[in-house]
Amino acid sequence: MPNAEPIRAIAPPAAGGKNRGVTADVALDEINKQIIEHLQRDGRMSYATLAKTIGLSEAAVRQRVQRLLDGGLMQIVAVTDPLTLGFARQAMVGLKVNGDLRAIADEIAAIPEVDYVVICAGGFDLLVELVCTDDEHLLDLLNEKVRTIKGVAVCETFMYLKLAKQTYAWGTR
Amino acid sequence: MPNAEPIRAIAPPAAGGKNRGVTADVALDEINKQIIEHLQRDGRMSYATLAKTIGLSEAAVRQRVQRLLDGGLMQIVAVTDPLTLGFARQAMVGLKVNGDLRAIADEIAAIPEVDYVVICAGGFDLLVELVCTDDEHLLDLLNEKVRTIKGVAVCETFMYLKLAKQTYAWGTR
DNA sequence: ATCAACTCTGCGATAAACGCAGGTATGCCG
DNA sequence: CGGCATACCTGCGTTTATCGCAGAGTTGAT
Repeated sequence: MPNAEPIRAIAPPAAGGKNRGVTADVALDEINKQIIEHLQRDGRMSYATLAKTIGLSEAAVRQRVQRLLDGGLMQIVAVTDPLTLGFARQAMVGLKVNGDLRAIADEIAAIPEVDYVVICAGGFDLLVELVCTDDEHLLDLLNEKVRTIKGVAVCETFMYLKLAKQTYAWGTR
Repeated sequence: MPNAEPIRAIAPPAAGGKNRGVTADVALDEINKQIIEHLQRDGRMSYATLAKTIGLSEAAVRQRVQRLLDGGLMQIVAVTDPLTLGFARQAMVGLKVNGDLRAIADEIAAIPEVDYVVICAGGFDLLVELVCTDDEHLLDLLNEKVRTIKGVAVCETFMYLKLAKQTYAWGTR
């Protein structure tokens, strides 16, 4: 099992059957969008000030935020840049694969050093971001964990040199 | 100016001269690493419990967190998946460019719809993540804002189909 | 030895979070 | 239509955390 849940809304379609009370079924109304938008800028904003700016009681806002978090629709975390912190060798890996895309994506997602996996259309089927301690570690990972996965046909690595921008406040549209 | 600062540690090398008190010069000792590690899992953890688990006074932890935030070494934000939220058409764009990599990266970083820019080695010089409302928006962006930038030679787009993993708790190594 | 800079602790005043009881609106069904 | 369940909100008293500051301990330079 991966050490962190992917963010997903509503219940996953593949989960089949009734999805009452199983996982997230949180409505994304205007108020929740406003909450998310504010917390995208400051994740530690107090429920009280959040309530004031939105125009709701503190308890209501608290309940909504809790629901968004519990439902896995949003998570509030500290983000850093491992590269400039001097802790990691990062790389994006583009993969072309044969077989079940979802299954392979899940298999790769289970690797702890992988922090980002996206299934996409275009020259690559999968884009995978790796966070390693050094080049040796990266080499190990590619050689032992990634390229050995059944169905992986092409594996192209883009080593990170510098992170130029990283934002999470894209709003809610 | 971009609407969000990139995360960077210490003062940027290009800033030249004395960097006393200008921007971040926060030491990344073991205590700060512990703080970051905890906040990577729960960004709203109280200073009090943080202090208890680390073994420092509440005030000291508060001061350190504030410093990490002010120095831009860490930010605490709500993260969501725009794709499963149904709000956005996301894509990664690989660019090959001629000329000053840093300058072009900054120019692209200034586009609001761009949430991630990384300078890298390999088949692409730049990897850029775009968050759009729909295909029309994406097309507009590529056509008017990205491909028009001087020095952009190749522009390959990977449209996101599904986000399979997204983690920020890679620890501090 | 002295001083400045830095980081920690301790603590009182203030503010926020928590939990719960109760109100209101909506929708379902006999 | 009344009765009832559900979902969401408000108000408020209690508990807990945050804030700001004064002072102590360390380190390093002069």
